Amino acid sequence: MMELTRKGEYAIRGIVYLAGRPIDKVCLLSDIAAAVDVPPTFLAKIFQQFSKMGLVKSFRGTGGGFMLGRPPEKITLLEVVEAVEGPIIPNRCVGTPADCERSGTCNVHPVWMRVQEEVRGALAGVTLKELAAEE
Amino acid sequence: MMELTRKGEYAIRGIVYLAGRPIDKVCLLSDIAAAVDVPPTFLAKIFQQFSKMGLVKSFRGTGGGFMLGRPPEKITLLEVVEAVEGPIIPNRCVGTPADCERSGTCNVHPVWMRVQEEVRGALAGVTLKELAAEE
DNA sequence: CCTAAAAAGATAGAAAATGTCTTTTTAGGG
DNA sequence: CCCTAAAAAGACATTTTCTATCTTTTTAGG
Repeated sequence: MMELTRKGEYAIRGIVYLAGRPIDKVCLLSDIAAAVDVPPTFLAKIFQQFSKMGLVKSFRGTGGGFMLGRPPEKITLLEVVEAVEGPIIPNRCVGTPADCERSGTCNVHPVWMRVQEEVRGALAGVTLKELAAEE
Repeated sequence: MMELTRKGEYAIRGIVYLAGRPIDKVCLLSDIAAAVDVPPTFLAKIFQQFSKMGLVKSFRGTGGGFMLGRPPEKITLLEVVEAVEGPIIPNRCVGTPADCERSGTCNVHPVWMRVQEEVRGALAGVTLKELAAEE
């Protein structure tokens, strides 16, 4: 339960790798894919999502590629994960309270709220800078 | 991401309902299913898993049905969820470290460990007694 | 223009989720 | 010893999600 998909894992690998590269140079998608061992076409989709969220900047055409959209200390793991997996929702009723007919009397609801907070907190507390750090 | 499946939700509904019934009486599966609005055949599978884990006791034949396997204050939400969804594993590498080739140097690994702890803790802190309480 | 690279969209196979149906086992009661 | 009630077990079917891949289009440099 609660398992990250391949997509999420690839996304993290890819952007952490990018965060470990010289910050002012564009990286070829094909190079990133090779370095982190992810199918290039799949990683392309992932980086397109990153680009839409502003986590990376993309440049098309000759000499194009990708750069981080912000300094790595300003990007959290939570943002990365949610960019490709969608919001962290341990149970339907947490996302759309209307779904939870029982929400008035449901004793489980607050537990899921709590879980959501804990997970988001843990992921929001880590930045790409920390993740990319060697040592 | 990290969403409980229908199965997990049905499981909780079913066993919480059972925890709210007189503790020494067997409940018909069909009654539980009707009360919590879950397909009876699906709930049957779920309760079979509960039974294997000892969370409920089952009785076959005429007059048969289900009872809680332990007092409701001795059964946690974590047990219920893990009984039907499997262990709480935010990422592959947390479950089987061997899967994580990078585990030696991976800075993400400890984050997933932390997430796992937080989630398990939150769910382990709630019992069926609390969930079944009216009001 | 020609080439390099990302963006966008269509497609496709595999796996998981969500049930359903049938048959089997167990137990009680006449 | 049968008959019926109920859960257990296993096979099957449908839908959705995941995990990609392939093709075409757009953008930009030289």
